Amino acid sequence: MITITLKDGSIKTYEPGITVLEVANDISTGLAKNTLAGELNGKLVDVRQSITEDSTLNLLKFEDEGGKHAFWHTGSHLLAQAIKRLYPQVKLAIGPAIDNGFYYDIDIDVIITPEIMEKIEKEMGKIVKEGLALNRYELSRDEALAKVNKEGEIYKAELIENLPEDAIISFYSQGEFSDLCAGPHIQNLSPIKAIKLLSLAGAYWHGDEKNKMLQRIYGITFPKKSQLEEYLTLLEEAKKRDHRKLGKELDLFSLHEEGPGFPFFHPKGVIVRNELENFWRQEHQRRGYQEIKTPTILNSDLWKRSGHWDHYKENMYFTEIDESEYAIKPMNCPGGMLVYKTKGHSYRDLPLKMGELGLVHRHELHGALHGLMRVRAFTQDDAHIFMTPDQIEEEVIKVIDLADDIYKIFGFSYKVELSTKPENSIGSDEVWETATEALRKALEKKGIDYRINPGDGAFYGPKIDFHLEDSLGRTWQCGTIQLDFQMPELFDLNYIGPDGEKHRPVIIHRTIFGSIERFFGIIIEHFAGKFPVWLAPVQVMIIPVADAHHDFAKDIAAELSAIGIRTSVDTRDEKLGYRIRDAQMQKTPYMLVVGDKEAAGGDLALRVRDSGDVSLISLEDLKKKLTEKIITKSLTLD
RNA sequence: GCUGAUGUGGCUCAAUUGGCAGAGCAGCUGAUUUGUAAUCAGCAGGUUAACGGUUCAAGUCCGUUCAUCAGCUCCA
Repeated sequence: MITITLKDGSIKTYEPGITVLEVANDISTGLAKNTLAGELNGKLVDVRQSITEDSTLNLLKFEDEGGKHAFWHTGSHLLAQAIKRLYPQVKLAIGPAIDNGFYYDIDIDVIITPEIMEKIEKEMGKIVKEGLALNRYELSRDEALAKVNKEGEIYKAELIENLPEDAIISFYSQGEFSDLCAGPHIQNLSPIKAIKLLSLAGAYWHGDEKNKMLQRIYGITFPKKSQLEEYLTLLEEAKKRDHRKLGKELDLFSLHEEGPGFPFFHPKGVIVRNELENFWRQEHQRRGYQEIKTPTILNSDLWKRSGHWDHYKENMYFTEIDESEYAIKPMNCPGGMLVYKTKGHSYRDLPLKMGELGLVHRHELHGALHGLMRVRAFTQDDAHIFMTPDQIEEEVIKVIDLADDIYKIFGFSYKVELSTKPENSIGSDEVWETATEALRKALEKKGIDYRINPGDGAFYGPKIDFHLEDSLGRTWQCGTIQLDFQMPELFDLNYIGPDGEKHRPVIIHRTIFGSIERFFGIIIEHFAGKFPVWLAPVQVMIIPVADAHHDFAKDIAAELSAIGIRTSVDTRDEKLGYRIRDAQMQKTPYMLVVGDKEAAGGDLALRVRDSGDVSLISLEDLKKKLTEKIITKSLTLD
């Protein structure tokens, strides 16, 4: 007999070889029905998996990540089955579950149109009605290859050939359809009650642009119709938050054909940017950073020396001055190196922290451009920390803390990644190993969960990245901490140690916002345009009831402006309701309606953006309230 | 860069099978003087992304380029 420890801590004994599903069934038939996959000793497994030794088992439902995963993976098989029924000539590539649904990459001689997608969706519905059960079976490598070759599934054949020697090769079948798949899958197609094919895109086989472009169909399925409706509503909501749309509506920035990827910031957008930058400066000064500015255009020799010429050239813009070649900076570091070298340094100066809000230009592929999130010119909130090797861990931790402090102000959650040595890199493996280990140690010391992103480091060193999420659930890299042993060598940087000898410093390159532009885009979506008071371009809109109250309104505005509150008066000859609506749609945090009562010395009628509530408040109390909200960078208006 | 889609006043969108480019909002002018999410009237605004082609006639069909969107690739 074996013992199985369940999630609630209860322990059950069974014959060895019992399956996950049988365990679920033993507990209750209802649970068995809702069990989509299992987590056996921490590993995601199929419900058909048999258990042969003492184990811990978690039964996963749709509410669990692993359960969703199995459900959607089966969705992708259903999609493939439907396509195969309609177009038997199709060649299937891969069809995984993703965070929100699934996709299948297919190679087919017809161009999939929205009409065809509808047809496929209908076919999927029909197949579900057949109530097919899924079966798992294993084949030897030779048998598997023979099977897929017979079917003409060239992509599957390639997948099998690339599987490791000892891999178990499993297939899942449902009715006439079967697919190479590691699983897990759900038991039966009937729980799929709602199906939606969402979008269509091209995707290279193996993600390599040298390979054939396949057609990728994205879809999602749910056990309940209402869940699909909710999901579609969520997508609509997310679209409303799109920073490109809000940027236009709130008059923050614009993009023009004349400068693809080069955003134009309007007066209101510049206010927000400036607030972000002021906040940044304040937080950095407080932590001993100094600020520098380095030029945008620098001689090519510098870029050759820094390694950018060899490792970053395809992303750089060039120009010529007096017959010499110059480059427009894609990064701030080489300029920072030159500043460091302008004088000698003692170990007593270290760590030396030099920040720079530097405008960099990078040639991004035109298909990659995306609003403010992905541009060709952006301001990095850069800083270089020059330090002794034994200061590394402490300084990395300080940067992690700084990032956390800054993200907290906005109420962001984030994910952390550790990126290791890329192919196109400089420096020895030993140095890379030391640097990567230092970053890992810092993360572990802070107890931060992180994911390894192999081969994604900068060409000069490994990095820790902070990823923030946008309204559509896409994540964007913002902060980054990069450890660099190369630039100090290349630029022959040194400091005089306590021993009176020259030593090599180590550098941390780091950003918190990453790019002011991207961060701006993310906060627009994060707040849905409803900025907290400290960031709002107009903090108070004063709306006089009639012309007779204009002077009084302007007096109040002057009082508020005098203490630094961004105040406007809407003197347009429109009805009150119209101007309130306008201020509301501009997402102005506070509105003051002033008329006879206020002019006669009464309290002010304050309307709050989020609640629409109106309350009376004296001018003095209002000043106090607003000042407090602004200084504390409060996320609420109340 | 690749695959697919899209491109009409500042914005959102109309315009049968090719047949006089139109509306709402925003803007301007006037009337109205308003108490918490849209007052009324008038005016103005377009080489239909650009260039080329087919046609008696092109927003509409064809070609090229550009930009945008969804992905891929890449990345802050």
